[in-house]
Amino acid sequence: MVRWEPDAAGRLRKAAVELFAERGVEATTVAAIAERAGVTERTFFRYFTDKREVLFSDQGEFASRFVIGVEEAPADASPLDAVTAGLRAGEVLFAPERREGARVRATVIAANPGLQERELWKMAGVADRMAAALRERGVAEPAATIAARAGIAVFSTAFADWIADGQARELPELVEDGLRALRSLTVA
Amino acid sequence: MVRWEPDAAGRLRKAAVELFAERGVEATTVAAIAERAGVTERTFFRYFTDKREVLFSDQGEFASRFVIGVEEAPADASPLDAVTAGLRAGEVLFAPERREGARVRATVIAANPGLQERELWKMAGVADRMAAALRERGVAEPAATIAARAGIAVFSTAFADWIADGQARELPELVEDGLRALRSLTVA
DNA sequence: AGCACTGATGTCAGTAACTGTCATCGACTA
DNA sequence: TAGTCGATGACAGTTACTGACATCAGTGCT
Repeated sequence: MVRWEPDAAGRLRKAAVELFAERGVEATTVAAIAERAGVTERTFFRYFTDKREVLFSDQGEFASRFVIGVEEAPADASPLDAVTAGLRAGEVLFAPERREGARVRATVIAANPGLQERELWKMAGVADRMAAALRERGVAEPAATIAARAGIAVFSTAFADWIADGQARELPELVEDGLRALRSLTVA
Repeated sequence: MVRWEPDAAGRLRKAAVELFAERGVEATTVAAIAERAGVTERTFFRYFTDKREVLFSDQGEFASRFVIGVEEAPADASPLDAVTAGLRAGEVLFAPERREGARVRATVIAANPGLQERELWKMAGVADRMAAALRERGVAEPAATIAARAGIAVFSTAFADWIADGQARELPELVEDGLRALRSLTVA
């Protein structure tokens, strides 16, 4: 006999996305999320530091891949090539079948400034870690930070395209487009 | 006989920075800020949408300069040159005598994740407007968005250097460094 | 002078996000 | 079988933020 249903965090995440999409973030109270997940409000805050975090706390995996991709790039790769390796390592998590879910989540975020802030903060954290990995490789500042941030800019832009209405192309291709655009910035 | 002291918003801003620096953001209630400014809490929220905004609501000027700088760049300037013009137009607001104040403000922000989020969100807004200005100039996507974001990355990095301990060089020089690093990303 | 009107502010009650503290009770362990 | 542990509930408290209405010095009009 189990005392509680397992995976309270997962149930809370699911309930939150559903309710945010149904009635909006502001109109959804933490108490309502908790109720749908079958726990109390207090338990929500044991799993997530705040209401917004429920949409982001499962993204550590993809952030780590970005960083590991940079770390494991060939030693003689240029900064931009190392960043590119990071993006390649991360984008594999976004297979075609995940696109629809990503779209729902992005729609929710697009409708709420607070969630946009959190997303930017998370991506900035990834960029910081990538910059640190570049420094480990011997890249000097400010090149390391700028390379990392430019890489994140490319990824974010590609990701937004990927989940845009009527977009048929897949993420790796769109990231390639972005990298091309970044490279051609300095030659045009 | 004036009914109220003038410039309530300014007094609130000043009180907020002081209190945030003295005891931290979390330990400072809006009621305390309002009291030091000689108004009620309700009045605080008439001027600022939320507690964090009090540190950012006077930044519209500098954001606009960035955008206008892009708009007014020579028609034949490359995307990156137009962005560079934007940065040049914006950085003039950060004269040497402003450095100390910027340092205090940055220290406060660095100590509080919520304020970092808001800062990132504001800068993202500037990047969006710069990207729109680039599109006006005929720059296609995703180049416009990536150029704008890379430019903001350069500026933010330079700004952080500018207010770092022991930094003697001035902002324009540091922005130049960043632009050089960005340009050499694609050639190395 | 008298008077309506405006706009910045105060007052007050209410909601909801978050926090600290202690109680509960199946499951595991000695 | 007793004791401990860990996830959860219960509950009170603080504070950010909002809506509705009251106040009243100044302004312009008659």
